[in-house]
Amino acid sequence: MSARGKNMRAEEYGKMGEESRMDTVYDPRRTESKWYRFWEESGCFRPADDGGGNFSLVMPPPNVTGVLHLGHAMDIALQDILTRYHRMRGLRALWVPGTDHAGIATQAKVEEHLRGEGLSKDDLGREAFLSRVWDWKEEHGGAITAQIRRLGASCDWDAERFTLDEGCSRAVREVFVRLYEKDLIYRGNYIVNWCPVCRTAISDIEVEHEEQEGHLWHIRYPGADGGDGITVATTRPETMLGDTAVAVHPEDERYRHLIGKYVILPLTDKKIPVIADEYVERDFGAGAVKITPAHDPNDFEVGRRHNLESVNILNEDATLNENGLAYQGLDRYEARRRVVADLETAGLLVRTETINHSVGTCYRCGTPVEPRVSRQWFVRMNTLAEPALQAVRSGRLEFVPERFSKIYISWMENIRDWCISRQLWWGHRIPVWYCADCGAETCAGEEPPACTSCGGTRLTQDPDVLDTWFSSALWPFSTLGWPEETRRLKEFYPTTVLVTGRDIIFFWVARMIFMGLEFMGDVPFRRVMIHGLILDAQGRKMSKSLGNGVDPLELIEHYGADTLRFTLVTGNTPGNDLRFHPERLDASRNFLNKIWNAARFVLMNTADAVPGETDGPLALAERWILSRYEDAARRVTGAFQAFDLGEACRLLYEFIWNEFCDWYIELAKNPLYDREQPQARLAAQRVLLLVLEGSLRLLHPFVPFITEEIWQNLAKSGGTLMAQSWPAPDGYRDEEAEWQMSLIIEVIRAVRNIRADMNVAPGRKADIRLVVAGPEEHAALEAGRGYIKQLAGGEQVTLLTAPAAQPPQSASAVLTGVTVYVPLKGLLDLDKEVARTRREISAALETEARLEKKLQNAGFIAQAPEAVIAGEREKLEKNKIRLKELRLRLAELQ
RNA sequence: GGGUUUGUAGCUCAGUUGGUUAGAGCACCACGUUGACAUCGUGGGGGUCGUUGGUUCGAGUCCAAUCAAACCCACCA
Repeated sequence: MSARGKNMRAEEYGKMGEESRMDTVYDPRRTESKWYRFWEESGCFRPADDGGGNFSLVMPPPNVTGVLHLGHAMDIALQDILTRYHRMRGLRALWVPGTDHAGIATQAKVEEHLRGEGLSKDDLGREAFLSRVWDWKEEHGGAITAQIRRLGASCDWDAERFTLDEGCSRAVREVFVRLYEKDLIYRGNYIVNWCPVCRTAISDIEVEHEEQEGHLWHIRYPGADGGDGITVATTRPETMLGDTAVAVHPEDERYRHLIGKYVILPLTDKKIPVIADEYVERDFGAGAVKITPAHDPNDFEVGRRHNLESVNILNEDATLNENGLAYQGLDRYEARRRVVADLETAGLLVRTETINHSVGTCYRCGTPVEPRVSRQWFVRMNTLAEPALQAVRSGRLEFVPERFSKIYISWMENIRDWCISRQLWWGHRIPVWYCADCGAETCAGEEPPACTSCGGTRLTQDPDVLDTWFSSALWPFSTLGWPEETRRLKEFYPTTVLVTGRDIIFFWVARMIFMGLEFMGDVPFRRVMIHGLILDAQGRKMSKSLGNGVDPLELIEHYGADTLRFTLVTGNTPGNDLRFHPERLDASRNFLNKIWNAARFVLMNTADAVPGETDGPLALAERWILSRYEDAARRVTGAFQAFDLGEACRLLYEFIWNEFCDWYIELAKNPLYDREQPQARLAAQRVLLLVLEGSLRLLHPFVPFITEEIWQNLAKSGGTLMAQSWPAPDGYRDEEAEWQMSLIIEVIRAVRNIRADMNVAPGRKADIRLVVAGPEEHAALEAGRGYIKQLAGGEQVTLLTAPAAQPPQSASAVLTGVTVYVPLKGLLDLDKEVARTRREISAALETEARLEKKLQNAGFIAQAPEAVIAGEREKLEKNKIRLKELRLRLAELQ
């Protein structure tokens, strides 16, 4: 036959030009883009018109101008596997792709680019700058989606969205207005985390804390009455210029007499009060704290409790402003050095300690953030958090693995208001207008024609934009058409599952949950499948600065997307990080090549097969592989249900390689090559086709390209493998066949072992004699005689009953229920044989002792389940028989 | 300070509700061009399951303590 002749479908599709052949080595480059186009053009990625239910998920939108990294690749692979699986299960599957405008990241990139031209964003002005960003987006925005396609993602590209597109923008404004009207959004002067490099406020979770070595300066603030005053300790001495009090603990005896008195703020001529507040830790530092309400979150709270003035000393770029007095215009660190020096000169620096402390840094640029009071917009979290907690506590929304719900709950319980305004231009502009006449603010979904208070028309819109995560939080419903009540929204919300990395549980998952509950009245997804991060071979995070990142596209070039997918999913346990070892790619590629060649074998040997059922009287090997196939299919399906995709992969690997290829294909050669027995040959052909086909379906979600390519070569039924049903084999389980085959496999291995041990040339046929213990073994080996002969290199295989004369000059292996003899005149190494027999006897004696001890244990007999006890008894019996055989054997050898 | 995860063969990891003699891949050694596959086949060596206690008839598996590594959260200046 020719694989070529079977290749009509591939030939028909498009003008692929070259003929698809089945070479001995699978070449992904030849197939992958072809099949992706085929799927996409034939509409397979859109949900079917009807089906047994709906399945939906939204893709975590990658940065629109970003490039794919391995973490994305794994994330996309997992989602695609789930989508393809559910589609094959007959559900209408919708996977919504999209990209994120990524406010800070994208704006920073464009600004950097502009700097190359010697321009700043302010040179251009807001509108011109934004149009540059849009140009940038158009130019670089296609890369990531093209890369997602390379991976084989079966998402519905017709449903693709962008967080800044018209629909998403409308949803954002609608949500803002509704929250504003419910007083869940407010504006105020509060202390926020300020990044002096990004020049914007960032939210609490955008601050990364890292341990750094720093100093703790102890500074004496002299008493206003000429007394010694009080000594405070600080890690940021320059902020003293904004101090408006010194706080001590109310019950601290050391300082009680100072409470209510004033001290002089050094380097200034200000007098500031000593106040009492329980926030002060008596045991830390000097036990007294300088209070800088404008530049420390705790001090901010203290300041509010005590009605202290708040003095902002910093500009947006962290240089000191006019409140910095003599230090005005200096960078914060330079100001720090000068302040310390001047304090020392003034004799007010008591001492300097070196300490490790945690410093908040900007998650984007790594710059230490500066707490700073400024006017920002916030989302009031308490009322929104409550239902979001309830949904997870009650199990309406499940985390997989479950432990992540704990992390979520503890975060949500301690949540603080969310600072959502950003001093950027690229993003959703805050839909609030201020009236120049009366000062009132108007919040509206569209630009209001006039001030709602005074009717004035001199309105200016708030210059700030929203945190990128604000629009991402709406993703599960904004992408489905909200605020319109679209059909998609009705059919596919709530989504079935969300797949994402554990690093964005707070940033994204939590926020989608409360937004979904608030605006849709239901959770955004029933389940969240959390996966870990990809680490390098040393277990470090992959990062640009370490230069240890691996480019998935390069890997796809070399190995193909299937290999990459398989590598990223096998050995991936839910929720745990995955170390990436490039060698594992070879293992995956080898597996795919194995599948490829198994398929080639089946194709070559089934060209003349008459299609039909496999239900005739089947030989043992056929009964066995069908039984194993059913078992594998069931277990793979079970693993899917548990979201344990790594396990599903492993099961398939083992079944296909160790059972189907290593044993069944070998066993099938017998009937296939024997033209004298057309019935047996046909049965083997049909079983080969059935198991191959079923395996392709089971594998398809993991490795879609190679399975489609093989499927098309099989030219089975019409259409694509994608649209086939998920296998649910039933009625093939056959315990007798499984037991019999396992005995036969044991015998074959024993003979091979002997041959290797005694250096019997591979070409030399052996005379295999089997002494069986009982009728069951006899029946099994009778059925397997041909298999043994074939796979153990037997000249002939003779079955003997127990007491029969033992062949002279033989090597032997004593198994349970059967003793294998291989007469080896001249080749037998008697000493080796004796030594091995002795070793086996002592092992069997140990087993006997262990089993007897166990069975004599009263507790075991009383407590263990019947089945376990019976099992142990049987083992002991078998071991006794085996021991007897071994002893006979030894006696005969000597 | 609180929390989570991990510790099983040289390396990477499986090990489901406690029940044979703890498995696989890679690496290693020996042999092999039998008409799917050398990206392969056959055989082999290699582990007192981090440590110490406890529960149990029975523990890699459950409990406690302890050591080590990684990560997350937290307002001690």
